[in-house]
Amino acid sequence: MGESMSQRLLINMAQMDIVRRIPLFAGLTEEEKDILLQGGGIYSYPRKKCIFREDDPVKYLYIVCAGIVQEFHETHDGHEITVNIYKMGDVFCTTGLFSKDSLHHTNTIAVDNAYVMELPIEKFKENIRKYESITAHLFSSLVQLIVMKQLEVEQQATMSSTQILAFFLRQVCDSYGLDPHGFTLPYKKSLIASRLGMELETLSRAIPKLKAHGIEVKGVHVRFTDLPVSAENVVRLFPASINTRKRAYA
Amino acid sequence: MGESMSQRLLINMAQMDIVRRIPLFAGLTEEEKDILLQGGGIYSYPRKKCIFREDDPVKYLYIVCAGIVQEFHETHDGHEITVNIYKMGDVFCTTGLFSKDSLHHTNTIAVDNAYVMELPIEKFKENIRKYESITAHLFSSLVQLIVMKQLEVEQQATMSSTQILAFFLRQVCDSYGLDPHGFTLPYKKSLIASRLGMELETLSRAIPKLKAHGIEVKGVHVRFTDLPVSAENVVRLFPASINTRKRAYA
DNA sequence: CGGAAATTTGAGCAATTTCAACATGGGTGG
DNA sequence: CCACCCATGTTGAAATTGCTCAAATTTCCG
Repeated sequence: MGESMSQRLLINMAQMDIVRRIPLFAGLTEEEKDILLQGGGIYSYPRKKCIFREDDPVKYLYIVCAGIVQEFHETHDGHEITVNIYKMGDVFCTTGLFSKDSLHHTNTIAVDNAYVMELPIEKFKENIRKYESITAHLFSSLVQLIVMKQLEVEQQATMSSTQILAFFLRQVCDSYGLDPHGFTLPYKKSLIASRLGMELETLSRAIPKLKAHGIEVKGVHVRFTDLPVSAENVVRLFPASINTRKRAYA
Repeated sequence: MGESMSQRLLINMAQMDIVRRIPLFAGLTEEEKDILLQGGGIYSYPRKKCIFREDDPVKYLYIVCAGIVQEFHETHDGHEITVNIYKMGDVFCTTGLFSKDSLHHTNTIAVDNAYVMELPIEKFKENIRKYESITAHLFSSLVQLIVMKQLEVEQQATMSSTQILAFFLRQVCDSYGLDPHGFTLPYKKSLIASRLGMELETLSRAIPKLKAHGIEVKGVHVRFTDLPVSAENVVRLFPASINTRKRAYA
């Protein structure tokens, strides 16, 4: 429980830059950001290292500076289900900020070597009050989460595993800003399966069926074959906008 | 689109009382509540009457004063999936308060004859800034929603329809404050099925299997047969507390 | 190159959906 | 008061889909 000694406090300018550019801080001056970041540090988490565990007290708000972070649950029967996957620039544990019991409800680990900024939660909560725009950003990011989770519920209830996978791949391509004409999967397939609530075998069998949905997957390489021929191949599925839903059923 | 003339503005003291006692307003003085309720009115919605539709602009925040309200999606293939069911004292469209596009993403109708208070959203948003405790309550209610939705995702992925139904019934009994030794279902079974993302037939077939989970259902009558013999039969599953999750897998 | 981890493939099984027929039941008009 | 009707729920049987377990491959790394 708690942090081990193996973490190192890092101060890396590039990583600080990323933190300062997250949507949560949009509209703030650099000075205001300084205040919000007071007491925060960037830590290195090696592959598989635990960041926090279920039932640990919530101490920090986290911002991914580099690498991939997995948030998951372990169910009674040893099944592991991935709640969320975070990448550079993502903020996590925003719900922890306002949870009644101030305990974590999930486990979180680094998938690969990751750098994570940790902001002490109490100080951050104090500061929030001073900056109204942060409150607004927090509200809308929570609403985004709700909309996405609802979409997930509906997809599980109404779509086949192949359709769910197809949607996920388009979303990944978009949110990472990858080239839809060909890119490499940023996650292991087993992680994707866990994220989508299906078995690895099911995912594996879904892959060949993706061709019918305009997606070709070979190993870790993905290519969308149904892209508009127009000059703009910017097929942006912006996170959880109303268009996300529309496109999910397109 | 918009409200038809058939709605009547009502002012009913008992209903006003309910509104004033919702958790969202906890900790406010009566005068402060007066200010927040300015411009709001209680409207009557007959059975099946639409309250708002997907893609309508968000104009109000809603509080159920009486009756039952269903929030749902219609998928491409004509499938209807219920996002949420609201009862007296529930607030809905809180996500609409902060959605980027300020459009509704769902449809909402009265299940039975319902009375709903509507608070103009702009005025409410202005007022929010003045009352810090409202902000805090709003945050925690959004977090609750996220936790519940995540639980839903996990249940769909890991539990059988019988288990899901069993959990739902205990939750209903609890949140309505009904007698676990015997109560009447507050919803039609088809609504429950839609809420749980299963077919009516599946629900129907799950009912006999509930006996193995300590629940007896005959028609619309429900009885829990595994209640603790202690004097306290208050089996409270408080909404979305950490215990809700624990109990879901008990 | 060897071994462990990750993925794919196969076969059988279990759960849910689908389609269709049948029961129930409450309310209405005669 | 009763017959009838429409909405609701139940039941049956076949078809799908995803899961489980097991074995065969492939990939990744040291």
